[in-house]
Amino acid sequence: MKIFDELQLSGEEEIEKASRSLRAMSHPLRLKILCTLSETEKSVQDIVDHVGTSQSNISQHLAILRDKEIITSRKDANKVYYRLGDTRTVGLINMAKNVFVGE
Amino acid sequence: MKIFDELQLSGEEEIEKASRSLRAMSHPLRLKILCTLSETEKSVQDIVDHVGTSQSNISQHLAILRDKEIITSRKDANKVYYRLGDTRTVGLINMAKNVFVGE
DNA sequence: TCGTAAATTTATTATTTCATGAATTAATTA
DNA sequence: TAATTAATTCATGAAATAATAAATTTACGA
Repeated sequence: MKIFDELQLSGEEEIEKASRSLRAMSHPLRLKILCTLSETEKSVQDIVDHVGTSQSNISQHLAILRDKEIITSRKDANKVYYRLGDTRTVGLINMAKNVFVGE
Repeated sequence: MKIFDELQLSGEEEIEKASRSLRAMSHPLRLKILCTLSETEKSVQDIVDHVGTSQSNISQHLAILRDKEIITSRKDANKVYYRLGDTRTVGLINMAKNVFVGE
């Protein structure tokens, strides 16, 4: 089916890019962070409270997601607030849930 | 928004499951394999020809995808044929492309 | 049965990833 | 200015991944 072919990943760069992004969101803590951010933007400390583990650890995971531009940050005074770079990310997670987790 | 909350990943197990599956499909070679299998089922050798790298390497990646039930296999005489476990996987990949790779 | 092709498995090595804890930077408040 | 809070960075060691090559299994055909 030609139409489907057109839509698919082609070319080394596209594969690599998608692969890196998927890999970035595939870590359990990072997936939790993304779920947490789906509601509203949150400060690092808010995320720590919601997700668990140390602030240092969260900060490193945030850096990975930020680097892939899956989330963006904004600094307000003392705090740094994170939000999803693209709200469709939530849709992607839900779709993954339906395909892989759902029964 | 309650409706959205309901749809999201909740509970440690769901997070872990989705995370493992996403991680499994996030490797460039495995993403290529999934793209290749979106058209039609293929033998291991077919996949090797389409994707590149050694048969041994492909076999190991297939095992990872098989283990997570992202693909299934069928043995016919001498050969083993692989196909997608859930055709919605293609949709998921396309969505990832749209969100992460964009145009 | 012997040899061969297809696929998987195993072992090895190199690389990457992750969590932890200490050190650092930046902004705030006492 | 000193002390405190928020966040990031850096260094370390342990664990997980991935590619290569060699060994093994399975089924087929001469």
